[in-house]
Amino acid sequence: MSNKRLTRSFYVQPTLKVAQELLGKYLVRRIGKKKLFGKIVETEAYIGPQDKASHAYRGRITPRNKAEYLVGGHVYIYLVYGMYWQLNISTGKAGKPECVLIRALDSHLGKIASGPGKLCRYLKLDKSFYGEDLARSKRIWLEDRGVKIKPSQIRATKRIGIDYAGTYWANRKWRFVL
DNA sequence: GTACAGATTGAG
DNA sequence: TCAATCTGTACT
Repeated sequence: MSNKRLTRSFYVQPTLKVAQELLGKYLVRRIGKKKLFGKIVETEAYIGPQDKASHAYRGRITPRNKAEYLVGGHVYIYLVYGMYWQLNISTGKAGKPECVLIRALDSHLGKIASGPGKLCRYLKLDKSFYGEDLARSKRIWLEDRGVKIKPSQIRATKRIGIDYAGTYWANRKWRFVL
Protein backbone atom coordinates (compact mmCIF):
# COMPACT_ATOMS: atom_id res chain seq x y z
CA MET A 1 0.00 0.00 0.00
CA SER A 2 1.85 3.09 -1.21
CA ASN A 3 0.63 6.69 -1.31
CA LYS A 4 -0.30 6.59 2.32
CA ARG A 5 -1.44 9.81 3.95
CA LEU A 6 0.59 10.76 7.01
CA THR A 7 -1.50 10.62 10.17
CA ARG A 8 -1.50 12.58 13.38
CA SER A 9 1.04 10.32 15.07
CA PHE A 10 3.69 11.28 12.52
CA TYR A 11 3.45 14.99 13.31
CA VAL A 12 3.37 14.63 17.07
CA GLN A 13 6.95 13.30 17.20
CA PRO A 14 9.86 15.55 18.24
CA THR A 15 10.21 18.46 15.83
CA LEU A 16 13.78 17.75 14.70
CA LYS A 17 12.76 14.16 13.93
CA VAL A 18 9.71 15.27 11.94
CA ALA A 19 11.81 17.85 10.05
CA GLN A 20 14.17 15.09 8.87
CA GLU A 21 11.49 12.49 8.18
CA LEU A 22 9.52 14.96 6.05
CA LEU A 23 12.32 14.77 3.48
CA GLY A 24 11.26 12.42 0.69
CA LYS A 25 7.57 12.67 1.61
CA TYR A 26 5.11 14.15 -0.90
CA LEU A 27 3.12 17.31 -0.41
CA VAL A 28 -0.19 17.00 -2.26
CA ARG A 29 -2.39 19.97 -3.13
CA ARG A 30 -5.78 19.37 -4.71
CA ILE A 31 -7.35 22.20 -6.70
CA GLY A 32 -10.75 21.09 -7.95
CA LYS A 33 -10.07 17.93 -9.94
CA LYS A 34 -6.41 18.70 -10.43
CA LYS A 35 -3.63 17.61 -8.14
CA LEU A 36 -0.30 19.30 -7.69
CA PHE A 37 2.37 17.52 -5.74
CA GLY A 38 6.07 17.47 -5.10
CA LYS A 39 8.68 15.70 -3.06
CA ILE A 40 9.86 17.62 -0.04
CA VAL A 41 13.60 18.24 -0.32
CA GLU A 42 14.28 21.03 2.18
CA THR A 43 12.91 21.79 5.66
CA GLU A 44 13.76 23.91 8.68
CA ALA A 45 12.82 23.42 12.33
CA TYR A 46 11.64 26.19 14.65
CA ILE A 47 11.37 25.27 18.27
CA GLY A 48 9.83 27.96 20.48
CA PRO A 49 9.71 29.38 23.01
CA GLN A 50 13.47 29.10 23.55
CA ASP A 51 14.37 29.54 19.86
CA LYS A 52 15.12 33.22 19.32
CA ALA A 53 14.42 32.85 15.60
CA SER A 54 10.92 31.50 16.28
CA HIS A 55 7.85 33.72 16.15
CA ALA A 56 6.90 32.08 19.43
CA TYR A 57 10.14 33.14 21.16
CA ARG A 58 9.50 33.71 24.86
CA GLY A 59 6.01 32.26 24.52
CA ARG A 60 4.60 35.01 22.35
CA ILE A 61 1.10 34.38 21.04
CA THR A 62 -0.29 36.66 18.33
CA PRO A 63 -3.15 36.27 15.85
CA ARG A 64 -0.47 35.45 13.28
CA ASN A 65 1.42 32.71 15.11
CA LYS A 66 -1.24 30.99 17.20
CA ALA A 67 -1.49 28.07 14.73
CA GLU A 68 2.04 27.18 15.77
CA TYR A 69 0.59 26.08 19.10
CA LEU A 70 -1.85 23.58 17.59
CA VAL A 71 -1.24 19.85 17.88
CA GLY A 72 1.09 18.52 15.16
CA GLY A 73 -0.22 18.34 11.61
CA HIS A 74 -1.80 21.77 11.25
CA VAL A 75 -0.81 24.43 8.73
CA TYR A 76 0.87 27.55 10.06
CA ILE A 77 1.02 29.95 7.12
CA TYR A 78 2.02 33.59 7.30
CA LEU A 79 3.19 36.49 5.15
CA VAL A 80 6.79 37.72 5.28
CA TYR A 81 8.16 40.93 3.81
CA GLY A 82 4.59 41.81 2.91
CA MET A 83 4.57 39.55 -0.14
CA TYR A 84 5.59 35.94 0.41
CA TRP A 85 3.68 33.16 2.14
CA GLN A 86 5.58 30.65 4.23
CA LEU A 87 4.17 27.15 4.67
CA ASN A 88 4.87 25.62 8.05
CA ILE A 89 3.55 22.48 9.70
CA SER A 90 2.96 22.50 13.43
CA THR A 91 4.60 19.65 15.31
CA GLY A 92 4.49 18.16 18.78
CA LYS A 93 1.66 18.35 21.27
CA ALA A 94 -0.99 21.09 21.56
CA GLY A 95 0.40 24.11 23.37
CA LYS A 96 3.96 23.52 22.14
CA PRO A 97 4.96 26.29 19.69
CA GLU A 98 7.05 24.10 17.41
CA CYS A 99 6.87 23.82 13.64
CA VAL A 100 8.69 22.85 10.47
CA LEU A 101 9.06 25.26 7.56
CA ILE A 102 8.73 23.60 4.15
CA ARG A 103 11.36 25.35 2.05
CA ALA A 104 11.53 23.43 -1.23
CA LEU A 105 9.81 20.76 -3.33
CA ASP A 106 11.00 18.65 -6.21
CA SER A 107 8.00 18.80 -8.55
CA HIS A 108 6.77 16.31 -11.14
CA LEU A 109 5.96 19.08 -13.60
CA GLY A 110 9.58 19.99 -13.96
CA LYS A 111 8.89 23.25 -12.21
CA ILE A 112 10.94 23.46 -9.10
CA ALA A 113 9.43 25.07 -6.04
CA SER A 114 12.89 26.07 -4.89
CA GLY A 115 12.11 28.39 -2.02
CA PRO A 116 9.41 28.86 0.62
CA GLY A 117 7.87 31.86 -1.12
CA LYS A 118 7.91 30.29 -4.58
CA LEU A 119 6.56 27.02 -3.19
CA CYS A 120 3.44 28.71 -1.86
CA ARG A 121 2.94 30.66 -5.05
CA TYR A 122 3.21 27.46 -7.10
CA LEU A 123 0.75 25.56 -4.90
CA LYS A 124 -1.59 28.55 -4.63
CA LEU A 125 -1.43 28.59 -0.86
CA ASP A 126 -2.54 31.59 1.15
CA LYS A 127 -4.22 32.68 4.36
CA SER A 128 -7.27 30.51 3.62
CA PHE A 129 -5.14 27.50 4.62
CA TYR A 130 -4.37 28.92 8.02
CA GLY A 131 -4.92 26.19 10.63
CA GLU A 132 -5.81 23.54 8.00
CA ASP A 133 -5.47 20.00 9.38
CA LEU A 134 -3.14 17.97 7.14
CA ALA A 135 -4.44 14.74 8.65
CA ARG A 136 -8.00 15.50 7.47
CA SER A 137 -8.01 18.19 4.78
CA LYS A 138 -9.28 17.35 1.29
CA ARG A 139 -7.23 20.08 -0.42
CA ILE A 140 -3.79 19.64 1.10
CA TRP A 141 -2.03 16.75 2.78
CA LEU A 142 1.18 14.73 2.91
CA GLU A 143 1.79 11.25 1.56
CA ASP A 144 4.40 8.59 2.11
CA ARG A 145 5.08 7.18 -1.35
CA GLY A 146 7.59 4.66 -0.15
CA VAL A 147 10.69 6.78 -0.81
CA LYS A 148 13.39 5.56 1.52
CA ILE A 149 15.87 8.14 2.75
CA LYS A 150 19.17 7.09 4.23
CA PRO A 151 20.70 9.28 6.95
CA SER A 152 23.68 9.79 4.63
CA GLN A 153 21.39 11.53 2.12
CA ILE A 154 20.41 14.23 4.60
CA ARG A 155 22.55 17.31 4.97
CA ALA A 156 22.08 19.44 8.10
CA THR A 157 22.97 23.13 7.72
CA LYS A 158 22.35 26.53 9.22
CA ARG A 159 18.90 28.01 8.85
CA ILE A 160 18.33 30.77 6.31
CA GLY A 161 17.55 34.44 6.77
CA ILE A 162 17.60 34.59 10.56
CA ASP A 163 20.97 36.21 11.33
CA TYR A 164 19.08 38.74 13.43
CA ALA A 165 18.54 35.98 16.02
CA GLY A 166 22.20 36.04 17.04
CA THR A 167 24.97 33.62 16.19
CA TYR A 168 23.86 30.91 18.59
CA TRP A 169 20.38 30.41 17.14
CA ALA A 170 21.36 31.37 13.59
CA ASN A 171 24.01 28.64 13.63
CA ARG A 172 21.81 25.78 14.89
CA LYS A 173 21.89 23.19 12.14
CA TRP A 174 18.14 22.85 11.94
CA ARG A 175 17.83 23.09 8.17
CA PHE A 176 17.70 19.75 6.43
CA VAL A 177 18.37 19.24 2.73
CA LEU A 178 18.01 16.09 0.71
C1' DG B 1 -0.97 57.30 16.90
C1' DT B 2 4.10 56.66 14.17
C1' DA B 3 8.39 54.01 13.07
C1' DC B 4 10.73 50.09 11.80
C1' DA B 5 12.23 45.36 10.61
C1' DG B 6 11.39 40.66 8.99
C1' DA B 7 11.81 32.47 8.43
C1' DT B 8 12.13 36.18 0.52
C1' DT B 9 12.58 37.04 -4.13
C1' DG B 10 13.91 38.87 -8.63
C1' DA B 11 15.76 42.70 -10.92
C1' DG B 12 19.87 45.86 -11.62
C1' DT C 1 22.72 45.60 -3.68
C1' DC C 2 18.00 46.92 -3.16
C1' DA C 3 13.07 47.60 -3.25
C1' DA C 4 8.45 45.53 -2.94
C1' DT C 5 4.72 45.65 0.79
C1' DC C 6 2.02 43.86 5.19
C1' DT C 7 2.07 42.38 10.19
C1' DG C 8 3.60 42.72 14.71
C1' DT C 9 6.19 45.16 18.09
C1' DA C 10 8.20 49.15 20.29
C1' DC C 11 8.07 53.16 20.92
C1' DT C 12 5.66 58.55 21.42
